[in-house]
Amino acid sequence: MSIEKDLLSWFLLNKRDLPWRKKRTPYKIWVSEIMLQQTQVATVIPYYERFLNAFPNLESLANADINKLMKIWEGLGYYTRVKNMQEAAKTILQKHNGVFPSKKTELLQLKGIGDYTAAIIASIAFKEHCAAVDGNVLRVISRLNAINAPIQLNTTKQTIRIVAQELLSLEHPGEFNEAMMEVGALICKPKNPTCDICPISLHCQAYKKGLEHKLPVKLKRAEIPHYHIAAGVIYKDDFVLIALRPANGLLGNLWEFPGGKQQQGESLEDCCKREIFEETGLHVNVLEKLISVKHAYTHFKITLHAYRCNYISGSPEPRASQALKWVRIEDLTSYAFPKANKKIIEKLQLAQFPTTLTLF
DNA sequence: ATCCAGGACG
DNA sequence: CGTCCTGGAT
Repeated sequence: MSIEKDLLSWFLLNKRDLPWRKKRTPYKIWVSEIMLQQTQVATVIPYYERFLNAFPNLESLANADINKLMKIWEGLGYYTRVKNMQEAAKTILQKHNGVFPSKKTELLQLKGIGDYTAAIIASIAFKEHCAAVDGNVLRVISRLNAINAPIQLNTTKQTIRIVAQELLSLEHPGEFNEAMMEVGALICKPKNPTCDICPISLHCQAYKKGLEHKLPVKLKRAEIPHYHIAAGVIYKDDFVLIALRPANGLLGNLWEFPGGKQQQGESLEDCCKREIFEETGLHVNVLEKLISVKHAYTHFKITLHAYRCNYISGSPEPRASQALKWVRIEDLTSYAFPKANKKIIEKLQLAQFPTTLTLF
């Protein structure tokens, strides 16, 4: 039997029942694929449902308020994805008369759509004959052909893309692409691949040679730096101050408590006071530490130390942010924050309970 | 605690 | 080629 037949018949019986595999439209496929970039299926599912409820079509997405968009995306990570989606939605409305582009080359012109996403949309929604190569497919094919070159290298990826395009089913390109990824997700996993139940193990060079645990070859990552960040929860009566981060760059368009990196030889308290003045122009007293939160990004990790502060003087000027705002603790949930900041907020809201309870 | 998985873009 | 995030496995 051919790889194509083995793969497609397996897929028919074994594919997962996922929300974005029901009544498909180009718009919904697009939404799911953007969310699934660098993000696991289980994480995406609740976001997918909420997003489609809030923004059921291109018009609602194109016209959405950015803060509402960010709130829906809050916690999903890689926040430029949703900003790019809104731009792409506007482009489709303005340059394609609101009709979703059907060619891979057109899709590639849209913000946030790269080679993989263009190929998967074109092949599923419009049956274009193009292979969609994501991380799963890179791994599956590196084993299938026993490719013994580091998977991160562009030359290796190019080789694999060519193989993927040659393997691709003529009649069912979309299903074939999905089936390859499904095998990668369910069977041909990074660790402990279950070759005994793999539909294409008889075609697999790595399996034949007993190399399935050695492939794909990976280069080791460089060491990443660790920073300590001090942030202030600045109280003024019943309000605390939050800052809206710049639209571009790390955690763009998300809110946070003002703060920043600790410098050489500086105490965390001094750092907190300094950063608050630099970013807001406010003078504060730094009181007790509320919580320390560890968080790892791709190319560095942080420990975020949150301090309770008291407002002394000055009027807030957004010197390093788009905006500053005094809000009540109970209203913090209306704003989109990064994960590390959410943990501070949880702590604050827990701390509210005892004061409330003493009223009884 | 540490490592790993997962696409697009300037 | 460095920058973007979080969750899950080990």
